[in-house]
Amino acid sequence: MTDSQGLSRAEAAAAKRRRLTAAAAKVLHEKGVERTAIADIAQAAGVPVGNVYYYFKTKDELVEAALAEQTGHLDALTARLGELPDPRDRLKGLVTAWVDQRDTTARYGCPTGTLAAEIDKRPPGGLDESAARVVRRLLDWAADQFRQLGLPDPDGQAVTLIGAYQGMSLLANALRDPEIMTREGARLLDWLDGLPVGTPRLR
Amino acid sequence: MTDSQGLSRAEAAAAKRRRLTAAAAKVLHEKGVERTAIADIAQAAGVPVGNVYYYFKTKDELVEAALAEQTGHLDALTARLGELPDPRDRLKGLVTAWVDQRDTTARYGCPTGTLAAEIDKRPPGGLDESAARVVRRLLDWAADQFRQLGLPDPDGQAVTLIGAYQGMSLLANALRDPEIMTREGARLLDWLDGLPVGTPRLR
Amino acid sequence: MTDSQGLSRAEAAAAKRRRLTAAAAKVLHEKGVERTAIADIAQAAGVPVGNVYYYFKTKDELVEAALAEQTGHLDALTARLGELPDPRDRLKGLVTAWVDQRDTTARYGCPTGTLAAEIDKRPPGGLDESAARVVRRLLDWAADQFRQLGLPDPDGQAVTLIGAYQGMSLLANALRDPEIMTREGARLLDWLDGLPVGTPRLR
Amino acid sequence: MTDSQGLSRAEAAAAKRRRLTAAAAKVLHEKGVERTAIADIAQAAGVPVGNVYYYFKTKDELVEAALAEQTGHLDALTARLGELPDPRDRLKGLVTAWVDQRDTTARYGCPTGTLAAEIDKRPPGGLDESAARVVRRLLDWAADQFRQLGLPDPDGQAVTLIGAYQGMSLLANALRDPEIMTREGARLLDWLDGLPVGTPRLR
DNA sequence: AATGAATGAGTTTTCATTCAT
DNA sequence: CATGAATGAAAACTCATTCAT
Repeated sequence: MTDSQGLSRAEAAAAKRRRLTAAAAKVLHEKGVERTAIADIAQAAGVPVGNVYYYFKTKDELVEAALAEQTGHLDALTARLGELPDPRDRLKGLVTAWVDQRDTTARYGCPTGTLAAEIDKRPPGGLDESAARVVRRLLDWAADQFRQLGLPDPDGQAVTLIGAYQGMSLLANALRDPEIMTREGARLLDWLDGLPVGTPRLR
Repeated sequence: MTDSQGLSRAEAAAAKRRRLTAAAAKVLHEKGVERTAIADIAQAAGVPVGNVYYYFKTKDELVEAALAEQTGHLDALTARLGELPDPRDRLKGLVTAWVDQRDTTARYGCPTGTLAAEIDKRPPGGLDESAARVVRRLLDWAADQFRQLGLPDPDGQAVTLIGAYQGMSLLANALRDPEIMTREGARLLDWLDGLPVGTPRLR
Repeated sequence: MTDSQGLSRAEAAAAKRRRLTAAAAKVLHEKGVERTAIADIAQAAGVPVGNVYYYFKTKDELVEAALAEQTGHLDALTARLGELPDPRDRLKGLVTAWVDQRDTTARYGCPTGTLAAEIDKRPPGGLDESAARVVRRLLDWAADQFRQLGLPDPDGQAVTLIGAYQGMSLLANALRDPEIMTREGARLLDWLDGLPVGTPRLR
Repeated sequence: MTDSQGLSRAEAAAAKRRRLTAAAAKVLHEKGVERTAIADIAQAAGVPVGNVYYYFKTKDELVEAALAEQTGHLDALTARLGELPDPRDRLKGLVTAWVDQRDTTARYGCPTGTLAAEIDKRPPGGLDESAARVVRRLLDWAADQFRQLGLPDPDGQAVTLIGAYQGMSLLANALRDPEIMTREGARLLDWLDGLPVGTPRLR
């Protein structure tokens, strides 16, 4: 059974879910969780309001979907970076990706960071852990690279790196100044370049 | 003319305003701007809701008051630190103060950072600039210290330092782990210690 | 797909909207814009308050709907009068319709006039023009009849006629005396009868 | 006992009351009864809010005071007109006074008419009668002049004249067009001029 | 599965009036 | 008498969620 677009019902449903997820990620980033009405997401996805609840039982589930979307973006990025042979280059590629997003970040903040901060204020219920998970995913990947570089305390280094990103994003956003991303990005690249090579580990 | 507490009418009013401001700062930090109802602040201050509007015409003004309260705290801190003769020690004192707040920060985030992030999502209107101003105040103070140390690019150093604080606060909050504050704080102290002495400037 | 009343979903919604519009027109006329709460209109229409906002986004939109309702009534009346061959008779029919409403008018004033007067005090925003439009519609129709009678200055005559109506309505209302409508109505009929016949124009 | 301005206490109080009355008349005319807060009137009069209630027990009393102020203006005007020997000239002087006010009227409507219309929507309680009284005062004066001209049905003529004024004011206000006042005023003057001289009565 | 409509609790804000000094 | 402050009852509007087809 296919519709006019040649999609089966299940496929159409999946496509709608994806559209809603993408819309949620975008709108929640731009307007914030509390200021976003379900109707906003529905409209951005071109889905009637009532229908949203077929795919997501609560607003929280939409937030969770947005977090999942971010995880997806992150995975895609790290997969691409994974093709680079040198872990240092992979880390530098991450930083470069951040700087490339400077305008969006200066306008709306880091998608993950702002979401995590807002989720923290919501009544508890799974979302906290979901936000933590995305953050941890990023930390873990970075720690992995530092580890492969053979550096001591890779987890600490990861916290430093990701923390620097979150901090510069927040400042860039608060001051509405993308150049903060550029300058701090350059500093991070320098720092990564200057790191000694320990006993590199195989991946 | 004084009441039983020995306060004049005007003094009592000023005290109430201060109570409301303090309550606003506290509750807005803990629950976030959007999840805080005026009634929450009123209750925390022991003031009937309607009366709040005698002191603050809008919710935004309460947010602004909370920002002013933070500026006050910051000024008190920097004043205290200002008594230290060495700018490096002053910066280290700042970091130590951050670490001392680790539990609150891990639970609710940096008061200024979370507020700034939320304000960014609100409809524009003065608040953006107010948030930016508090951030800038902190940046400027830090830059001043770096400058007095005779270091190059004091503004950039300040962004790095304050950014690190914002980032570690966000991570500590997202992961609900105060130890992140401890570890990153230690790293910052090391970093400050390792900074070369340029041509120190007189204050 | 029809419900027990034989109405489709869309028809039921349209019916509800009409019910709300009619209720708005009635209640706003009787209680005035400022003294009418949305809840009053909701109750008069038998609709829960929250639901009103599904049909009308703001109170102003309800006022606008009431104005549209008046335009509708006016159009229906002029359509009926339009079947009379003589423009003079059409104008006299209008006056007679006013007099027929004397009791309501003495109690609540002219629906359009009182609404227009109240709208004038509201913060600007489209409503002023809407009110002016209804007034102009009436003026234009009257001017058209005078023009067809071949009289000079048909616009001026229209202002005189409609002005007389507004004035007598206001006095009847202020003095709570419907007989004012009767007497002034009779005078207007005399005046219309006494108007010379100019060079009648074809419609 | 006099203050620095050389006013006795009673005089000062009376002056304040007058200031409040004048402020009430002005502000209520411009903003309408419902949209005027006591605080607005207090501010316009330069009187602290709490103090208003010493002079006027309720908002309604302020409205009443505004009506009394209008009566005062009317009396002053008719007194001035009373010096003219010919009743016809006195009526024409009244019309001229209306036209002179055309800009204010086009902006805010006839002070008495708009107030009367709003009062009609308020919960009953004396105000209705007060408004009616002002209207009647004007009607009676006009009727008197027509009577002195020896014309039949002076009361009806008065209703026609005052009604015309109320109507043209409402139209001028709704359409925001002062020229309506000018044109209708001219017509009324013509009408008065054309009235036959009956058997003039002595005043 | 899809969808327009319904619901009801919650939030900010305004204001007439009162009160304590 | 004067006055800043207090109070509590509205009122408009929003929205997550549910429901009836």
